[in-house]
Amino acid sequence: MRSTDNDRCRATAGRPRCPGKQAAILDATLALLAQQGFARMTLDAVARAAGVSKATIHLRYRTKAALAAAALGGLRTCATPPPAADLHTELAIHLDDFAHALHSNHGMALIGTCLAEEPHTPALLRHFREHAVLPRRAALRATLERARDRGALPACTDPEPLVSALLGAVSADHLAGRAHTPDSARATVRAVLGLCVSDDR
Amino acid sequence: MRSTDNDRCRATAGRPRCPGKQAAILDATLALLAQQGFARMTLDAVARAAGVSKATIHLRYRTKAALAAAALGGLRTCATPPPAADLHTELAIHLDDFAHALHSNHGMALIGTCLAEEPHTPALLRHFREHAVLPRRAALRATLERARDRGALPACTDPEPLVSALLGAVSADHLAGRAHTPDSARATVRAVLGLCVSDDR
Amino acid sequence: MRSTDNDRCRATAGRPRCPGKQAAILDATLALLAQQGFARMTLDAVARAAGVSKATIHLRYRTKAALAAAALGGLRTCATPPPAADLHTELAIHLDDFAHALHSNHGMALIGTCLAEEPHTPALLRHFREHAVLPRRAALRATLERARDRGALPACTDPEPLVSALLGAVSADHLAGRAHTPDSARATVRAVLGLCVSDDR
Amino acid sequence: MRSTDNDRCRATAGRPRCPGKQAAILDATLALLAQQGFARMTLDAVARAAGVSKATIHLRYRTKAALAAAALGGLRTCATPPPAADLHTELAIHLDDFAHALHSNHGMALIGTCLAEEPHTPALLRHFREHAVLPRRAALRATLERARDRGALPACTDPEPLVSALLGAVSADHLAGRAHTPDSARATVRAVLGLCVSDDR
DNA sequence: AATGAATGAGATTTCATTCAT
DNA sequence: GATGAATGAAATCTCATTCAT
Repeated sequence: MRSTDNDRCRATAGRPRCPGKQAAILDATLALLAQQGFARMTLDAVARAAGVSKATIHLRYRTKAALAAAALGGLRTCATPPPAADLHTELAIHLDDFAHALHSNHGMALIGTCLAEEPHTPALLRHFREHAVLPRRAALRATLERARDRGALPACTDPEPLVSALLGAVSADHLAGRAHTPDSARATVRAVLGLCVSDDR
Repeated sequence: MRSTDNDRCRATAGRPRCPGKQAAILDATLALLAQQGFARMTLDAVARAAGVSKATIHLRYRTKAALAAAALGGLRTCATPPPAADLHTELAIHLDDFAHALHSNHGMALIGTCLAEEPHTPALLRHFREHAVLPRRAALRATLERARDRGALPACTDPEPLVSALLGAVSADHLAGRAHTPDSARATVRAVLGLCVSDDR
Repeated sequence: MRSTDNDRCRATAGRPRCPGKQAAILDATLALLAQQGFARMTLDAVARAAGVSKATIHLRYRTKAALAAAALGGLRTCATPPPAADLHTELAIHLDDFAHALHSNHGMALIGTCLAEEPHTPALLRHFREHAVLPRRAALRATLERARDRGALPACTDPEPLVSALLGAVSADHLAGRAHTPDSARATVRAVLGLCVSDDR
Repeated sequence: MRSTDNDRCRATAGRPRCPGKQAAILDATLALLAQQGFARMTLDAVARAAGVSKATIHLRYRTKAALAAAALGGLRTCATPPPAADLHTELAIHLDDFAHALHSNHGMALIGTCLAEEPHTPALLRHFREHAVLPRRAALRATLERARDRGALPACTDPEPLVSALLGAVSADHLAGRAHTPDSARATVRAVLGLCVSDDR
């Protein structure tokens, strides 16, 4: 009898819950969380967007924080293993996909909310990390490891710092106000992999 | 060397501003902005921390957003040109300094707030970018350009993507929950500069 | 004579409204509006007088202006058709009733608030006009028209200016600091109807 | 050693006050009082409009109420004895002038403010009555008395109720939303004087 | 005298949460 | 389970007034 999140209410007996409402609530929450941030998002707005009453939300999630955490837990970062190609292209596709996620639907603001709320509600960053950050890193790491195993990268390559550098460069560009383009993605890959790494294979 | 008009003439009419209050207000604002985020920061708390009344704050900054923007505008990212050393060490010192800024005083949460508020109050990110992000990037870029000019980096090196990769890696590590250490800084530098770049000079 | 659908079906879902609160809110608003004027009336005072929380008021009326307008809309000027008598007496009763409304419960101050707020919140005067001014005028006009039709007033009499003169005289007296008495009401009627109009019928 | 208003500060010794400022303050006060009402008028706005500082206002008038009362005390209702003509025309000119005063510069709202504030600040209505209401009534009464003395009105005519009816009709029309026109002024006079009073002389 | 600075005391409005059907 | 009603606890911003030159 364990609970994944102790503020998440469980329904066990009695009338079953209207099934579509759960998803509507979480979708609305995620959208508003990104658009307005955690603090500015109101339960009234979530209820309106989801087409339910506020009390219904509280029936499922005891607090606003629990609701937000659950919504982040519902994130599904498509692992999107990019179709094979040479390594540079493969990595650039990864970065383009990441940049797209950042710019569509206020993805960068969503990251910002999780970071901003960390001192107050660390569960947000925890869920975001587990469901969005780490899966994406894993996909990118797998690509790098495959490349290393087939000799396209030096055998001594440690993939984690490379993952951080590649993905971090995209968000650092956003923070600096530098627009992301397919060309900039390739430039990032080139800068990180270094000129000595041959572009083929 | 005397005043052209009248030395006894006060610079401005009326009661002079209580000195130090301006700084106290901005300092308190910045601290609370980082600790609690823009939305959760209250003017009451700022006033209490700064030792002034709320009305005094409003006298100088018409709105909460203006206050926050001014506080961010007061950020002074010390350019900290690290003392000379071999390039890897020089860059690692840069990254350590950046990591220190991120972890002390909730620097990462401060970035998060600016990102989270961007859809609603873009001035925050704008000021943060100008006064914190770009100065740090400039310092790091200067280091890279000096290295390129003395031959420690290939002549064709484009510094901007390298800056993004190096600084971005630090924040990406934080986002992924990877602790920063002096060793991890060196690993990041090694990964980004590549093995082909000699570690000396 | 049964319900078409289902008698057990509640009229509306959710918790039913606490009965009487609506009336308590509007009554308190009207009283405070008259006593203190729109600008000086506070929602706190209304809530206290009505025995509800401020938020409950805001639940029903989005803004203070909407609340005040609704309260004025609830005014019910009893048409008070005075019992038959000779015309002079009938009109004097009208004026006495109007004077009573002006002096009891700060009626004159209520008019003043509506006039004072007109540049800023014209809805107040609009509602007051529709629910208090025009009904009273209509009642008085009806009296005059009946008198004209039975020959107690010349056939060519235009009732509207007479209505304005009769009612206006009462408020003009108040503005001038002249106390209203039954005698002064008769004097007003006599002055307006003129000596040539016989006092009987 | 009497003071006309005990909140009005008197300057007796020391540096004389800048003379033009007094008038600027009172003019600005009167204009804002009419435009916004007493409660909504802010001393900041008065100070800005008058080109002085708030503290300067408080130097002369201890409270906001004293300032408003003083401004109303400065009202000068031009007695405007209308040029001779037949009585109906003479009175209609009076009414037109009054209506003009009501509609220009928010005169009706100014009356409203004085009435609305009467429970809280009776000095406003008192000053307004003395400096605006009574002078106008006196001018109109004089006209009526002259007419009575020359036989254009019955010898037994009591002028006060007529004054109230004539002036009151104009404000009652405003309250009812009836526009004032020169024609409506004549209709009012005709209604009040009655058909039996000949229109000539 | 005149003025800019400073402030205490609110006022309106918002919102997460609980209640009563 | 679902919902509308109700509310306590703020939060931002305003303003008349006083203070220190």
